[in-house]
This record gives sequence, C-alpha cells and structure tokens, in this order.
Amino acid sequence: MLNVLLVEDDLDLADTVIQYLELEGIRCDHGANGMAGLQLAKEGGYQVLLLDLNLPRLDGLSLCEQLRASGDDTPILMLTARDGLNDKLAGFEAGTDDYLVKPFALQELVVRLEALARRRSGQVRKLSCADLEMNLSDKTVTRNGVTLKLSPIGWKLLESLLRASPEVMSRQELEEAVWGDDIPDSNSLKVHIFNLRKVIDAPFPRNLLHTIPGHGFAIHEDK
Amino acid sequence: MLNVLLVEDDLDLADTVIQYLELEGIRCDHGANGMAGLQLAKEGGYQVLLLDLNLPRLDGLSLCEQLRASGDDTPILMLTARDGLNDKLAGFEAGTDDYLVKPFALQELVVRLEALARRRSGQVRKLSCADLEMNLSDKTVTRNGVTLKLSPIGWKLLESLLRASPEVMSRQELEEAVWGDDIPDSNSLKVHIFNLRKVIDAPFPRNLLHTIPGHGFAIHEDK
DNA sequence: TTCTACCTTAACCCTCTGTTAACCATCCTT
DNA sequence: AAGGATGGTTAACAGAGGGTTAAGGTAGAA
Repeated sequence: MLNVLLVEDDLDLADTVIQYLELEGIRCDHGANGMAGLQLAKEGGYQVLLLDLNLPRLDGLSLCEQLRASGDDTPILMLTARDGLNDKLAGFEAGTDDYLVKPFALQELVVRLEALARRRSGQVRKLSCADLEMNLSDKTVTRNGVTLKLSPIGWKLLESLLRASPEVMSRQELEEAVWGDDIPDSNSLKVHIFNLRKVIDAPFPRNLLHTIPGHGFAIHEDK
Repeated sequence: MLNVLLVEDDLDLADTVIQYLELEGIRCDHGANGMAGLQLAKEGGYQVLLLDLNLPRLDGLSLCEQLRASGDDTPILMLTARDGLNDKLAGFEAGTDDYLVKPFALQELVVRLEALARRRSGQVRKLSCADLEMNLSDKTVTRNGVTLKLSPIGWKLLESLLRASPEVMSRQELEEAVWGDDIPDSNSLKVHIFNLRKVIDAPFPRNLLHTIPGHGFAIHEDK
C-alpha cells in the first residue's frame, strides 16, 4: 500500500487531498509546516513526498534541498502556485522529481504519485534477493536465516546493489553511492567488493554478487 | 539549442505550439499524422518528442511503442485528452516519460520539455534484430537463446549497430561511437568487426552483420 | 592509554582485451 | 597484366581489468 507524506499549510486543501487519496487506497500523513514536514520525512517510510512550495517556517524548496543533502532520495512532487514558472525550474534544480500546478485535478495527483512511486520502486522496509535479506528498519542482514556482519561501507554497497537489482551497477555508480563526490584515489572499491563477497557469498554454495566484465557488478540469482 | 518534434493532427494547435516554442528559442518540427511522425522521429536528431495520443494513421501510444522497440530512447511527452486517466497509465507502460492534459498552458509545456531534454529516457531495456537480443539491463546478449560473450568494444559496436538498425553505419560513425574523439591509428575497427562476427554470426547459419561496400556496416536480417 | 574495527593503499597475480602490423583475397582501373 | 583500393584474417605483445593479500593509519570504545 502506497504511503505518502503531504506537507501543506492550507488545512482545507490538505483535508481534501487526504480524503481523496484514502479513497484511492493511498495512505497519507500530514505536516502543516516545513519544520514539521522535515521531521516527519526524516523519520522515513514514505514512498513519495508531496511538498507545498510556500510553507511557513521552511519553504518546500529548502526542505527538498535539505533532504537531498542528507542522502534521502525519496521521490518528491512539488505543489506550486499558478504562475511559478521560475519556481518550477528552481525546483528541478533542487532535486524535485515532478510538480503540479494549483489548482490541480485530484486524479492527476494520483496518477503522478503512482508514477513516481513506481520509478524508484519504493516499498523499502526490506530489500532482498533470493535468501539474502536486508532489513532497513533494524539494520540487519541475513542469508538463509544466518545473521551476517557488514562493515558500514559493505552495507552501503549491498544496499545500492539490492536497490538496483537485478540491474547492473557500474563501478562509477557504486563509488558515487558510497563516497559521493569524494572518491578515494586507488582501488578501494575492489577491496570492498572482495570483502563483501567474503561475507555474503563465500560461506554459501551459490553466489549472488556477480562481476559483469566491462560493465560493473550486479546482484541476482544465477541462472 | 533545443530541437523537438511535435506530432499533432490539429493544425491550429500545432501552429500555436510551434510559434510559442520558437519564441522560447526552441526549434520545433511537425508531423501531422502518426506515420509521418514515425518517419521524422527515426531520422532522429530530436531531443524530445511531443506526441498527441489520438493521431490519424498511427496513434501516439503505438508510435511510442514502436520507437522504443526499435531502440530509440528519446524522451517522449504525450499529449492526452481531458479524461484519459487510463490512457495515462497505459502511456507509462508503453514507454512515455511524461504527459500533459489538453488544454495545457504553453508555459507548462516549455518547462516540461526542458526538464525532459536534460535526460535520456532510459525506457529502452532491450534491443533486438531477428533472433539476436541485447538486454541493456543485465548486459547480456543472446542469439537463438544462446548466451554470447562480448568484449567491451564488441558490446559498444553491437549496441550502436542495433540502435541504427536497419540503417547503415559508416566506419567513421562506428569509430566515433566506440572511441569518441580518440580514434586509434590503424585498423582496429576491422579487427573488432571481425571479432564481433565470430561471436554473433559465425556459430549460426544466417548472418546478421553485413558489409555494405563503400558505405560501412549494417545489422539486419538478410532478404 | 590500549584495543578494536575499519578504511585506505600498494603490491602482486593472472586473465582477458585492444592495438598493431603483418599477410591474404577480391575487385576495379588502367 | 599490374597495381591500388577495399575488406578479411591472423598472431604477437602490451596493457587494462579484476581478484587477492597484507601493511599501515585512524577513530572510537574500553
């Protein structure tokens, strides 16, 4: 079930939206100002965020920027006033994924929400591949029921790979996922992949982490 | 300068859009029906395609599907009628990147165009020709169900050729596709084409990679 | 402080791949 | 028939890519 957060100071509008979404089977929490919204968003668990551009205490754009800066990549749909053309452009810069101009049709909102939720196929309380499970809530990884111990970097690597699974991630994408723009000079990634394999694959009969020569790495059941 | 293609049968609307876009510094070609649009789109060079959903001769959705199937991943913005909720969902399935409900504000169109132009669609997941299939997600190539092993350069060559298929690519175009501006001195391309043939054609009864003397190479079923 | 866990780095290995320069075949031109 | 242009085939070598190991370094915990 889709679970979204609406941050909106117009309480009438918020109420309308929430009721409509409920009818469509979408759960919708509500924050009435920017600070409250940030708090709620950080507690996480939402597949999509719905931000009003003009918010008391912390506007939607800054809120968006702060979230992105903190590594949150939940899809964000921005609600803008009628003539906010420049706002829209600024919105895309700040990391917004989509926007909707007020007043908008509620159907429109639903379609866009669902498209966004699908794009970064959320559901992320738990990531898994075959018998390997990563629980994001309590930060544990198990394979075939056995609890595994990962280093912080190992965790990030595995999380990225599982999110992408079964797609291939290039070395560059992985490096960016782990270190951002501050990538170490040498062959750190190689070593961390090696260590990750020791933990998640070596003790088990079938490997999940595969090298795709010339392209990168992918995690999936082999055929 | 942004260069887009509008496929729209309502000539009044088309005219309005084109004029507005010109004012915004966006070049806009026009096709009046689906078949014409497909033709123009295939000739390429557009950063974004703007398709009307309801077109004579070939509707926007099918047009979109055909383009995706042929390996074209130019971003597509679909123009839909007022109540086309289901159409929209179908649109996303078919490989549309965004849509706009008629009647729309021209400003709105411009913003969305510019947002789309910034990225490649990424909707194309598979390229194929006859029984040869290239899966861009998991980076595998199969022919007649058999998995083939390609070198990195072999992969780039085949990807370029399949995207162009059934058109011919000149040696120069291929070299640019593989090496960019840093093309090796000697006959590397010959050797790589030879090696590619060994993998994708030699083990099979019918050849797909053809030399077009004096022009280059093309991949297609022979007649 | 010492201990521990973890990250970075460099070195080594082996395999695979790309480049190169040959040589060969065919066709076209003169 | 000779010679050049175009395209196909082969093998040698150098280098890149990828896997493995071990030696410091750093930061936080005890």
